[in-house]
Amino acid sequence: MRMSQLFGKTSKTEGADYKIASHRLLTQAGFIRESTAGRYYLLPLGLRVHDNIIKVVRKHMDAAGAQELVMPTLHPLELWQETNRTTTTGFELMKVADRRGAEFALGGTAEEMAVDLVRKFNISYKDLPFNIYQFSLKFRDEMRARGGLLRVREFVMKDAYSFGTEAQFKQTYQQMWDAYAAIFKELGLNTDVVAADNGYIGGEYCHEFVSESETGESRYFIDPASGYAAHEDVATFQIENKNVDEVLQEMKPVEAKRGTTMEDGVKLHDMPLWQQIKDVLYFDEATKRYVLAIIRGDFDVNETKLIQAAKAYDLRSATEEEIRDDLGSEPGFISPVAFAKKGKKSGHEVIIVTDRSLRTIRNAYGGANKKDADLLNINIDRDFKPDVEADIALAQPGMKSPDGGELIEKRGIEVGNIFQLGYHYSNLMNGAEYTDDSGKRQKYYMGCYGIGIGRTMAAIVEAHHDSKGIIWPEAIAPFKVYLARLGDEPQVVEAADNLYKDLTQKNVAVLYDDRDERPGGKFADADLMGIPYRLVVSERTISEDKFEVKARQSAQPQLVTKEEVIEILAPTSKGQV
RNA sequence: CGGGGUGUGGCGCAGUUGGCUAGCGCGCGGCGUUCGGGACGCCGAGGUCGGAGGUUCAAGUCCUCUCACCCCGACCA
Repeated sequence: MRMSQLFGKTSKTEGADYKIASHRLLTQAGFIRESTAGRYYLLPLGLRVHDNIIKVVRKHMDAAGAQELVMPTLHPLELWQETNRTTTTGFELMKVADRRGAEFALGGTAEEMAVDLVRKFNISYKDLPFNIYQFSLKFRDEMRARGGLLRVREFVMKDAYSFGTEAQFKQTYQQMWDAYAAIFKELGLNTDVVAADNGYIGGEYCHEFVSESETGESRYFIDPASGYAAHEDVATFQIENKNVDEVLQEMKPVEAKRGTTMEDGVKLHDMPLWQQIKDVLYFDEATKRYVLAIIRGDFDVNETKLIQAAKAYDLRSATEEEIRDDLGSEPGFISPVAFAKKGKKSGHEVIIVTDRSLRTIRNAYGGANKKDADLLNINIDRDFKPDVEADIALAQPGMKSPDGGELIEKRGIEVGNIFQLGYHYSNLMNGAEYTDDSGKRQKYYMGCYGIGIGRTMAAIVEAHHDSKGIIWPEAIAPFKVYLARLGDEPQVVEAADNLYKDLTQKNVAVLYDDRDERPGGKFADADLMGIPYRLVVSERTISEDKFEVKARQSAQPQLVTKEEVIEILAPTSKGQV
């Protein structure tokens, strides 16, 4: 490609709104351009990188036995209704109607479509397992797009869906895990694989592939000693027993003129924070129930875990009015002891979820559902009974991992995800069945696997750049070589043109800078665009009948002959004729 | 959706308490001198001041509404 003809320009000035390195660099170097928030033009340079990433992903997916296909972008809305996802997705579903009024969802993920496709065939156990995937534009009406390509409203995702038996699934999941590890390694990303929450996708477990980065939105914990890694949503930790040997004391009400914070309680009673009971009241809009979370005072509630434990969907904090008028308690003085079973006015049911940490303390203290009144010596089972007992605590840095090491907090960009779906979709969708070896109909055991291509591109830039610009790993660079022609003397032009032709004929992707620019500008652009190798042709080099080569990251250029250039950039492997 | 902020040529900005043909730097076009880490001179093109309505003799500047975008939070590949 001749740079004089390349559409898209580099820019010397930085956009003021670009807070994130990848956003700024990709824009400045002419790879992307914003349309509106969260929607981007991929310019020729950007598309080349995007395509290269797709090639790497495809190679490893195919090697893992997955098969590529393409699904429609407009999904019949009935399919989403079949799985109740018109209301429960984490992202806003975008809808369109055709001229007859038939409604479609703009695809944001395609589990229903995959199942619908598969059930159109007569599948036998002999066909299992199989894994189908596509690269396609996904639409998500994100509440807030941000960070350039990191979080957008339209993006290409590789999404794969596996179908098989429960017994087969373990291997499929592992194959995808391994394929992902190989993909991100080839793309130059070091990823941590962390256990995470399935969220609206459904299923029981999943893993995120996270590229460590300060700009990332995922918070997770690792135990370097054991390799334990889990997203903050699901991270668990060991809890030490406190005063479990203490004799149970009689519960007694006391006056408590205090503020409403945990600290106020600690001060008033002069007792440790851990012995206080923390009560947090939520309301689930989906099931119209109150959820009272009870936890040891030195821990915080993890809402994701709470949602799982309470089988809730859409938790919000209860309002002061609800606490007082509907449930007859008092903000800051809530207690599980004799807590209302139902809202007086609303009739909404209350369920009490206690954290396992309550088993590590005795004779706890806390509110009494009345203003300025506390209870001492509260004990689980004797004084109140939980409806659900679970781990609903939020992990914090420094806590003890399940394997005994210390939890270290990290931040990263979630570039890929693998989900176990189990029977989630085959239970919800009719006919998601195959015929087993005894002729009986059986439900599919499924998984799904996503990689955001554009986000991966941004993550690579986040991981590979310096003060001058991007440093693309060779596997995905838009061009392998940047060829600068300095000067326009006929012999320089001829030498540069010839080198460009020769390399191109050997299938080396060359960006030939034939512009009438000064050397400084050309070098700055080459660095900004991050092309792995830089070649220079000038009077100085051709006077010695040589060319200058420099890798993007090395400081020292080398003067070499044309044969050496070709050997470096288009090596002929031994044995090849 | 909640909180904070910004909208003036492609990019970065200035524009005082309302006042004349709306400026500056970069970039862009032409000519000339230059040419190994973003040169210089001269000439030139390019702006419904986000949009609508209002106040006023007069609005980029004041008022109302609205839209877009950015940052922080709830959500994700």
